[in-house]
Amino acid sequence: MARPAQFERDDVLEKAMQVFWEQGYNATSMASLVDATSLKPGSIYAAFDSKEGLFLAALDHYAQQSVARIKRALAGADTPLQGIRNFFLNMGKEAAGECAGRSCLLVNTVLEIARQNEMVQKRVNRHLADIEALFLHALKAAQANGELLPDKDPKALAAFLMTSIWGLRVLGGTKPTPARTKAVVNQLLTLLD
Amino acid sequence: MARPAQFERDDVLEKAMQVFWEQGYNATSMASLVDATSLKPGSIYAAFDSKEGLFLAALDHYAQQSVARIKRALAGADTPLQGIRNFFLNMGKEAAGECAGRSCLLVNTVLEIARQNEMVQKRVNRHLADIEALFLHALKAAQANGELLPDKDPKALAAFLMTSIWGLRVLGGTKPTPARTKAVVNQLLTLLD
DNA sequence: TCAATAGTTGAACGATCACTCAACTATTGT
DNA sequence: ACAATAGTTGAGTGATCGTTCAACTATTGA
Repeated sequence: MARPAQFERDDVLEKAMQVFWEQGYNATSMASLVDATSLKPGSIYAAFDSKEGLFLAALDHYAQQSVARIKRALAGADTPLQGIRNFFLNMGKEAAGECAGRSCLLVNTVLEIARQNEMVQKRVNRHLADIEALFLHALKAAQANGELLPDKDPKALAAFLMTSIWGLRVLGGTKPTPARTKAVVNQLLTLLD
Repeated sequence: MARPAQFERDDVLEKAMQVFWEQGYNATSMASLVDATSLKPGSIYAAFDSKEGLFLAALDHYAQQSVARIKRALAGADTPLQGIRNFFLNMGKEAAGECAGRSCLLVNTVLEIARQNEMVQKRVNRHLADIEALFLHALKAAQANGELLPDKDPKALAAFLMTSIWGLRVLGGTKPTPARTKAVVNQLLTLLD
C-alpha cells in the first residue's frame, strides 16, 4: 500500500559502501553520500535512520559480497588447500595493484571506529567470524583428504590466516611492490605445508 | 631573544599523540587537542601550523618511541632470534590485553588517511621501513650466528614479520582471547625455525 | 630603560557537519 | 473517486568544524 520507494536498496548500499570504503567513516559526509546515492537527505534518513545506520547497512552489504567472493574462490579450486593458496596468491597481487590502498572495509572499520562503537564492533566481528569459518572448513577438508598434515591445528591455522589477511590489507596500504607482496604470501603459505 | 615558549614540545606531542591514537585523525577535533594539551588554539597553530602539522609531529613522536621500544626488546634478549620471539610473544599478550583495540598509530594511519594524503603516506612508510630494518638486522645476525637456517631469506622474513605485526594489530582490535592471540603468534613464529 | 621580538590569549570567523520537517507527490485499497 | 498511506523534496536547523587575529604579555639585546 501507498507509494513504493523509487530507489533500489542494493544500488544505494553499493554506492554508499564505495564512498565509506574510499574515504572512511568519519571523513565521509552526508553531503557526499547524498551526491553518491542521488537520494535527498530525507529519503536517506527515512530508509536508514542515520549516518551510522546507513554505514551498518553498507557494512553488511560489503560483508555479504566478501563472503560470496571467498566462497567462490575456495570452491573454484581443484582441492581445498589449492583454494586457499589461490586466494592468498591472488590477494598478494591485489595488494600490489592500483586499486590497493583502500584495504578492506571490515579491516578499516575495526581500526577506525569499532573501538568506539560497540554495535559496529559486534557487527564487524560477526562478519569476520563468518569468513574465518570458511577457511576453517576448507582446512578441515584439506586435513580429511590428506592434503594438510594431520599434526596441524586447523583452528590455529584459520586464526593465523585471518591475521595474515589483515596484515596483507595493511601491506596493500603501503603501496608495496609486487615482489614484496609475493614474498610475504610465499612465506605465510609455507605454514600450510 | 624575545619570549620563550611556555610549553615543553615533547609534553604537547605526547598528549596530542594519545588523543590521535585513541580517536583517530578525523574523529579528533582541534577542541579536544586544545583540551588535552592545555594550549590555546593560537599557540598550537603558531607551533605546528595546522591540525595536519600537529598530527605529523605527533606521528614522528610515536614512531620514535616505537623504534626505541623495539630496539630495546631486540637488544634485551640473549640472542637475536630470541629477541624477535620475545617481541612477538609479548605482542600477542598485548593484543589480548585491556589496552588493545587502539592498535598502533602507524597502522591506523595507513588505513585511515595515508591513502588520501601523500605527505602522511610517505612519512608513515619511512617509519615502517625504519622498524623493518631493525628486524632485518636481527634476522641477519641470527643467520650469521647459526640460529636461523642458512636457506631462509631474511628480507622476505622481515617483510613477513612486518605484515604479521600489522595483522596482530588488527587482531587486537577484535578483542580476541589470550588463547587466540597466543595460537596466532605460535603459528607465525614457526616460520623462524 | 625600552624598542624589538616572540609567545599567549580567547573571542570570533565562515564553512561544513549530521540531521529535520512541512509541503508535496505518487500509489494504495475500497 | 478519494481518503489513507508512504516516499520525496530541499531549504533550513543548531552545533561544531579547523582556523584566524588583534590585543596582550613576557623576554630579549643594546
